[in-house]
Amino acid sequence: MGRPAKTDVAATRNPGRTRERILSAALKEFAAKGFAGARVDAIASRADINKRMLYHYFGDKEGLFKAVLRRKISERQAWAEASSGEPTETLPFWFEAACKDADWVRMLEWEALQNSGQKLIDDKERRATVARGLERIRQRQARGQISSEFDPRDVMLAMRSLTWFPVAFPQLTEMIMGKSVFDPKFQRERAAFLKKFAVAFQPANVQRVKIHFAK
Amino acid sequence: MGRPAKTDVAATRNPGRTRERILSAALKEFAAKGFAGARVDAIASRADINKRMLYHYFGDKEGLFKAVLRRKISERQAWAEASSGEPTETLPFWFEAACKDADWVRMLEWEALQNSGQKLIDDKERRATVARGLERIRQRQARGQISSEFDPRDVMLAMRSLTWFPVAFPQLTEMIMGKSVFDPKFQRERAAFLKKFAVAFQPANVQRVKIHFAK
DNA sequence: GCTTTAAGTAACTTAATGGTTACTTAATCT
DNA sequence: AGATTAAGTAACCATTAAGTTACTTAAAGC
Repeated sequence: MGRPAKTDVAATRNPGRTRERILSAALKEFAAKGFAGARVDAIASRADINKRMLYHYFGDKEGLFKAVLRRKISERQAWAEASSGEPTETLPFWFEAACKDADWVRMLEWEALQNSGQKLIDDKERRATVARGLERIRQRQARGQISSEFDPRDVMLAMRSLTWFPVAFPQLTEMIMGKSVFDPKFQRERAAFLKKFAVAFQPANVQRVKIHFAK
Repeated sequence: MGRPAKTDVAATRNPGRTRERILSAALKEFAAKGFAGARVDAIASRADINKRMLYHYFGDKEGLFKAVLRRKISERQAWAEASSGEPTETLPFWFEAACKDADWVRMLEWEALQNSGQKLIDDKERRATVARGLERIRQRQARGQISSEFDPRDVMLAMRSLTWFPVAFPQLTEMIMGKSVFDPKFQRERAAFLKKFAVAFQPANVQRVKIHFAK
């Protein structure tokens, strides 16, 4: 029961590079097809590595999926801190970020659909990031940039909704807007709308000033 | 190559009922697991019909998926017409509708993730429904219920975003709000927020009146 | 330099799963 | 009433795809 096993091994080895190749190929495959739809063989050939290595590094398909998510999460985490200021700035900013990294939105969408109430990957870290985000909103409320009429959590959810929905539902967006989400023209126009609409989050007196300026 | 085929056929036949059972079982399975994740055998046993019937009526798995979507679309279509009036009423209304029919939101979410720019199922009818929705928004703008500052399409997309996002991303919602999307308490509170927030869509003078009343 | 460890390869196995074959029988049509 | 059609059943099959086995060889440790 011996196997042939005469090999044309790649001249040099490079565990780091192999791991990296697998992860980035897996992100593409999972973002495109989801967990159930993704094919391990497709990931392997996309990464141009032997399928066996994938099991070597990540145990199984699910382990790989989790690793991909985890990596993206930590990547985004650092990124998330980089925003502050007026809603008229942050809304377009987050919208553009979602457009640029649609794979990230899609990964969370797959997560949303797959997961039925179990514990999430990196739950703790993610909650901590959310908590820091809420804190920043509170600060902006204190500074008068955001209305104190609203619960910070409501504000965060509303902002996420407005900025991510078009990327999460590109087919509905295209139907409503008549343009692809990835059309630069749509992105510019939507950013402009969000900038205008963002006054909804500001305190009433600031709103009135803005409205008077505008007229 | 004969098969045994001694059968315990159900006493009565009922094509309509069988079709219906398959469709409703398939909706549950597809909404829960998506196209790739759904199992034809699971649908058959859930519907308590022979798997063969599923192929008899719908050709193949994809045909069944399309049939399920199509059915839900026409169901929702009629429903969609039933809304009009102030944004302070429609936003909570649509949010509650999304919560009640999470399967529908999930189906569109699966569609969003699967579909990469190909033609959609029932594309024409859906666009027509969107067009009618936009027309209703224009009417409300004319009546002064919605600000004419905004493009109706921007308004529709923003409203969809605000009302559907929590159902589409329950895990993020739970992280931000600390409550499950399906917790009645969350639903009440969110409806209240949306009602308050809806003034953002109203004309500036109406907003000012509301703000003065509130204070 | 020699041993051990870990990266790498190719072929293989096995369970799951979409779809089919071959048949039976209730309902419908003429 | 007899023929035809369509609903229904059970067993089967082919393929796909996750995961393994059995091996090779480059690099790290001593």
